[in-house]
Amino acid sequence: MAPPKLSRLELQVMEALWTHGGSSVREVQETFPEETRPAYTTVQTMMNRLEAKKAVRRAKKISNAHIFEATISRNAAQRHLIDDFLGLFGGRMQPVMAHLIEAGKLTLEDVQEAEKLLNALAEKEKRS
Amino acid sequence: MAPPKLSRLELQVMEALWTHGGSSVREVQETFPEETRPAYTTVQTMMNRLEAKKAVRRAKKISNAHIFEATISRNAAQRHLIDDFLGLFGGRMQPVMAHLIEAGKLTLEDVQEAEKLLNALAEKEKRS
DNA sequence: CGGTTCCTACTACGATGGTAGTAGTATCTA
DNA sequence: TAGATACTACTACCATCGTAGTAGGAACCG
Repeated sequence: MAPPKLSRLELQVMEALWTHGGSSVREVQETFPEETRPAYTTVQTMMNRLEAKKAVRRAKKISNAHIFEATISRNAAQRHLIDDFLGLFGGRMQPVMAHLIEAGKLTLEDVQEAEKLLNALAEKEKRS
Repeated sequence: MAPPKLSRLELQVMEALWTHGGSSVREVQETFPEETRPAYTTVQTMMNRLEAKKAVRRAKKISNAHIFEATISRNAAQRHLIDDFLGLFGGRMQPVMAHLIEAGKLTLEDVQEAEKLLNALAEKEKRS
């Protein structure tokens, strides 16, 4: 299946699950910083919606609480997100890169890291 | 003012205005490929909403048709978009770059271009 | 056992976004 | 000038998202 589209808050919930593994609603809620912590039931709603989207499932029950776990990987979700984003730019990375650099969001290390990755990939290509 | 948040379709409308300059609703509508062209009134709605968000304004009238023009720059809008996007990743570019490369969205030229830009920027820093 | 606490299921509601219809008016054209 | 056409203003509707309340049942504590 194509990973479903996840909203901002849904993503944050998933992030908690990816980082901490199977969690209860309460546990996920507590990963939010107090200042911006949504109500318990808000998180609950999110997790229900995520379940409907098949992004999480109820793995087991501890006492009377359900333990949810992610059924899609962080990688898959992020890939989807990025594609989506790129779509907004007609798939052309160049202006995006430029902005990132001007905004200082991209360091020389980032770029060199990227270059290394690209070279490694090119190597693999050649050998196959 | 901070550039307002623009939705996908709103962005596409803005794109038309940025590319073709002041345009009527009809003209904007016709920039969409036929297969995915929204109804005239859909575009009209978008342009009204953009006006409400102060992203466009009615510049003049030709015959009975309003001519709209962008009041925010493509650059400003894109910057906003990118910041938003980065927020989803907690501002960490590294996984984003990795995905882009694996998905082949980023070529060696893109990266080298970026590096050049970075170097140029670093030079300017030093001199100032 | 009985109160307090915790969790679940269900419902609600306003904002935004995509989509478009309708009615009325202005313009053009034969 | 009358019909056809184009454009505007206004309204509508449904999906998604962020946000949360409420009711009711389960569990734990003293």
